[in-house]
Amino acid sequence: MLDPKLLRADPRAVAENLARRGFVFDVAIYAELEAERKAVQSAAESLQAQRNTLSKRIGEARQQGEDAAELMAQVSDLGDQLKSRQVALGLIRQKLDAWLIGMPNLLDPEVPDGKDAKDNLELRRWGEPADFDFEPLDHMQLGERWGLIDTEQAAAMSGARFSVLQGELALLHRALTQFMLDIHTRGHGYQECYVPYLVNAASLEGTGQLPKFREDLFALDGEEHFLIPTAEVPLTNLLRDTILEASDLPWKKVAHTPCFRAEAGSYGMDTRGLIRQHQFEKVELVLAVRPEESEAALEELTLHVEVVLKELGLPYRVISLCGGDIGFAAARTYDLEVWLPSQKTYREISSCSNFRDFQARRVKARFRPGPEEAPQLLHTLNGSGLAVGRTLVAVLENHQCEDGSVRIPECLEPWMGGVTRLGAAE
RNA sequence: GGAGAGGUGGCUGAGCGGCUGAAAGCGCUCCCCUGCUAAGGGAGUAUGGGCUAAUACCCCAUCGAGGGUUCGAAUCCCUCCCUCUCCGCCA
Repeated sequence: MLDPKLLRADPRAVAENLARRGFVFDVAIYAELEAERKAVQSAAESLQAQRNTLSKRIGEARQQGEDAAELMAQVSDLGDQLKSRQVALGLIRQKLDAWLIGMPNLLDPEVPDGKDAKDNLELRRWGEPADFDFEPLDHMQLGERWGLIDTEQAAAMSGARFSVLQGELALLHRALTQFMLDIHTRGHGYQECYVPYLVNAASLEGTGQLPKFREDLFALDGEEHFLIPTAEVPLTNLLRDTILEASDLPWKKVAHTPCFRAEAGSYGMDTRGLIRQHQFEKVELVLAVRPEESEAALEELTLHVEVVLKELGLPYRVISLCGGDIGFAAARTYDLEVWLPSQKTYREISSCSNFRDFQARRVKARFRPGPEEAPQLLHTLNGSGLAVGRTLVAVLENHQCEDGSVRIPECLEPWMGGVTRLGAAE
């Protein structure tokens, strides 16, 4: 949520900023609503103040055995007026809240201009895509050849966009998550968390998935619960209604969870393979920092994620999302894209964002800068470190050999039970 | 799922229609005293909103959440949520 005070103080600047995302903010209508709110609110509050003092006087009069009938009549009259003002205020508040909750975050000045993915800005590349002297297979061809990946059985029990992994492929999948968790906990200082996979609507509002993106979610129980689309939701909600001490910062959490996405509106896209599934595993990093540190924290977070790709020997690039492509709640986002030989292109494998105080305001996540000082909103950030399914795809495709086997990166050795090569047996 | 008890400030815990934004204790901050330690004395210590140059006043709201009764609700009534105890069920 944006700062309502900023919206009042400088609505034009807000409108200009949001226009870079292609979002239209009607300043005039907002100003009108806001003026109405102000008038009705101060009227209601001064009536309340009057009522409070008169009621207090009734109590005092009673105690001294005086007759309070006249005072009571007065207050009763006030009460009716007050009621109508409060109803009016409630309605205006509702309208303003609905408006506010539907407004995306302000963009950082560094966010590149542009209207879609074509306008994203490449920041850097790492690694050299392998120069195969044979025609590289895609991950499905590799997996199916070994009989270790099966989308037909998954389709039979669940439908499209699900998959079954077996044997050494399932092992590799598990090894990847363990490897990622260990890097971030032992290497980067994140605390591991186990969290609920079912959350309520308020939690999803806190991170920005609701109310606007309901169609991307799987709902249960008549929409009382939703399957999490990312661990960002439960992790960020750990901060709900809390005031951290300065000594608790930076606050760094990591969780490995399944993620569930309806993928509405993506029909026809990536229908083959594991790239776009309704259910996938992800290791997610979430951090909360002091406002003045969030910019640096985004750089650091991105580096933490890059370590995983480097260790796995996967060529990637980092891009800065443009105004038209960046997510609703983010002020700035770096996507990490991994090289996929079968597609001869880079594909998203992680997204690292600075939300500034946008989510913090929604979940009321604050910290106390110093003793005796007033609480202040935190800045939240998160990044995938990484999407496990897509990492599996990237490992298979980038480390394949001419005989159709796949070399397992050395860093996974502790979890692979001696398996150093997939599909080498035949 | 059944029966009962309960949800009050950072914590413990009083209050059960007006004098209570909330006793008392603990904790924390500052000051005083004490040669050190221990003890002691005093002051302060919620959050959000409005107004504002102001993190100064003042005003409004908040005692799990939402409704209701009343001139007035932490206190009475209704609904919901959560916690605890016992029973049942269960990985």
